[in-house]
Amino acid sequence: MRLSHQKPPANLAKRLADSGLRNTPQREVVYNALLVRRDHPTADEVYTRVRPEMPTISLATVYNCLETLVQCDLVRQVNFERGPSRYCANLLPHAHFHDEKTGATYDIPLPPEVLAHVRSVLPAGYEAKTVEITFHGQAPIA
Amino acid sequence: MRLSHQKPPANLAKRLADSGLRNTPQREVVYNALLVRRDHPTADEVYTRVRPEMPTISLATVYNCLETLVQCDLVRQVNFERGPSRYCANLLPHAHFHDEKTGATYDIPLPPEVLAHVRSVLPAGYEAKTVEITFHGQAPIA
DNA sequence: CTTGCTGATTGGAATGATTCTTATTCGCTT
DNA sequence: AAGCGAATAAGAATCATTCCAATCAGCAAG
Repeated sequence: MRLSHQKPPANLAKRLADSGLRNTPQREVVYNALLVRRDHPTADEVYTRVRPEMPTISLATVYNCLETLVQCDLVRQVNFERGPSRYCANLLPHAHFHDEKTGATYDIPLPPEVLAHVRSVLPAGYEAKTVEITFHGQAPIA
Repeated sequence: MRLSHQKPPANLAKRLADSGLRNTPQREVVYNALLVRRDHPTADEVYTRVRPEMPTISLATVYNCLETLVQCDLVRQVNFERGPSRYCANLLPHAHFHDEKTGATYDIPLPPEVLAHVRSVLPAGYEAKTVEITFHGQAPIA
């Protein structure tokens, strides 16, 4: 199977349909880019990765597609400080580790009981839809 | 005691000196603004709060002062999504709760054992200098 | 008291990611 | 095949923030 011509998972078409949105080649290509290389690329990086395959796509469309994917819950948007947004196709609960030296981002799986423990700090009445956990420091060299 | 003329805590002068930096009226006024109203203002909000007292201060200086305070560990910089940075004079370990409806931000104290539990998810070799925990949802109406 | 030095402040220009706008094109239903 | 609303493209506009160059303030040495 050639990775560069992977079929987009049925996932995408289904999720779009569920949200009353159309499936388009642009959305497929953008989504695929996130599935193939899971290094938390920026919109601009997605743009340059996708252009060889679809040279007419515009940066604005990449932004639009990414936003759509985020709204369909197929992709997570990740922000560090005020840097450009990064995008992540890992849907399992996870924290992010941001290496301050290299700028690389690593997913750290979050066991449900840790998530529960963190939520337990919320006083009564606070309804959290999402929890975001980010580490900043130095990742192992290996 | 009139709050608007509070003396800046000896804290500031000391921390600045420790970092080899000068204490200036601008830095005092900016720091004080963060101490007096702890609602996580943006740089721009600090600017407008401080101008009545010091009409000649510039926005660039507010940014500079805030950055200095962050580097002296007197102030925490807080970012939500890609919105403007917010600043926080609460130095105790705490998470942030971001109300999606009102945009307000609340500090949630973090017991040390929760922090330890969260850090425990890190695989060997990951050295986290800081952990950031942010909740998004709806805060109590009261 | 003046001169010089260094860091701080100003005001305005520049930057950079993102969003907006408008016209065009596409995909789907009839 | 026609028409509708949604999606795309290209470029302009926005907005927070940073950069830059010129001035200023505080202190030390002469």
